[in-house]
Amino acid sequence: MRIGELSRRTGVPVPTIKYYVREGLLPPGELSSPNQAHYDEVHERRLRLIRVLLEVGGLKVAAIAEVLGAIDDPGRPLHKVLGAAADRLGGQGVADDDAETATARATVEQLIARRGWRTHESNPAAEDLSRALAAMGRVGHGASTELLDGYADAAEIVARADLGYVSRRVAVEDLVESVVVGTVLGEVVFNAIRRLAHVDASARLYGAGDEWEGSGADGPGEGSGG
Amino acid sequence: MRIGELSRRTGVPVPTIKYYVREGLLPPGELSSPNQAHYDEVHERRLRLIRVLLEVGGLKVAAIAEVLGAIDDPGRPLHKVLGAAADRLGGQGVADDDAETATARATVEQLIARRGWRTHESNPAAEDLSRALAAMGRVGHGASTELLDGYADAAEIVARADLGYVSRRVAVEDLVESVVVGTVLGEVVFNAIRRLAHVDASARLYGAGDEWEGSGADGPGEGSGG
DNA sequence: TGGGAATAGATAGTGGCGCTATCTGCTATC
DNA sequence: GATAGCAGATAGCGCCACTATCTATTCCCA
Repeated sequence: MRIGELSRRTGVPVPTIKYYVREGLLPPGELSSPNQAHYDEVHERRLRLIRVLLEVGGLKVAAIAEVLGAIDDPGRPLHKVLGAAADRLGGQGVADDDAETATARATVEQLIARRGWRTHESNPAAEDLSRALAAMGRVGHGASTELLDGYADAAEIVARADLGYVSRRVAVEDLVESVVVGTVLGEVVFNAIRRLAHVDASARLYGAGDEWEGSGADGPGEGSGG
Repeated sequence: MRIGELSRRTGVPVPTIKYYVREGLLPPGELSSPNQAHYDEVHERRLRLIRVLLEVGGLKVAAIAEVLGAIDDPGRPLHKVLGAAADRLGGQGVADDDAETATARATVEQLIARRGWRTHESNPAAEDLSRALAAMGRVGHGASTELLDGYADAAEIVARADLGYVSRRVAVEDLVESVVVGTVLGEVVFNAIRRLAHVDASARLYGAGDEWEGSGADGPGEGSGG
């Protein structure tokens, strides 16, 4: 197909497709003449993946380029692929080395030891976790051990579910892509489910049909406080 | 204190503080003369909260303004506060009404019914979830019922942990802020823990010390590269 | 009491990012 | 042969989170 049809099928404007090619997200079409190129279903599939990673996953274009490059390179270790995808907290803020950060790092180390998790501290997720915990401490809402252990219990369940999901797709050619989608979109999916569960849990605990009603809430009827 | 000291204490540049005041994130200082204002610990605390929400939570300035406005207005229902915080997926993409979206919506409805969750479909999290599931389907990696149920199990654990965390802070004046911090930063914290658990789970399953090795992985020793 | 430093408030500019518009010369198709 | 579409290149746009600069005023220490 030509670029116009690719655009029509995916809903992505032609200039945007060209932009993605320029940025290395999408391989160029196969040239049949100096100004004619053909695209196939691989391009279409890749383009859909790009859009989903961008719009739903919230990845930046540069991160997507890295991730896709890694998907196409079977020799690359997977943690590098996911490292590129871990963009939300990843490379933006340099960790300030204050007391909170040191405490948080120790907390993370203890958590990993307590769970018996097999991971080295080189894992960037550990650093991200330290940063987030330090931030919570800095605003006076430090996480308790109970909270962390609750999260860890839940995370183990999620990890098992994810592994089961991936192992069920035995098509090896899809494996890496499946892991990426599962990790990036799975995060979004889980976060939404978590918000759903919040509503239910607070409804059960506090009886009200609404959410955790804050101090002085005047009920579900939109009172004076608009 | 004056703005310079506020800046020094928090590490936020003076022009940025002024910008936050302009944007309604931070209340202006108390004027003692036409060009002198005093700031106190409330400002300092608020400023730290803004930065954490921005840098770690990934919220946009406009979303933070809404959230903080709601924190300061005790009459506002809490789900509105959290709605403003649900910015990652929230108001950006209008749901395209294709077949995938319809399927996803039905899946979400079934999930909520299956769990017996007390939530109405007006909950924006449900719509976010539908969108994410539709996206996964669109790229050929649809989520299975098992995966969703696994996520739901985990989400219930997280919700219980969060509720316990909040209920332990009985200081009512902090309650809403605590919920916001717990929801926004808790998400970041959980996602990091999830990534940690992934590494452990795959190490356990596949034996290799590394992560899920992708297609054609030839062992932990970085072989010929595919 | 003088003077450099800091301040409030206003306006304009910056850099990054994800596109989007336009242009040139060419090609497919009817 | 006319019209539409195309590749590749360059420039511009809109949003966002700041950042720089300016004026008039006030602080504060010598």
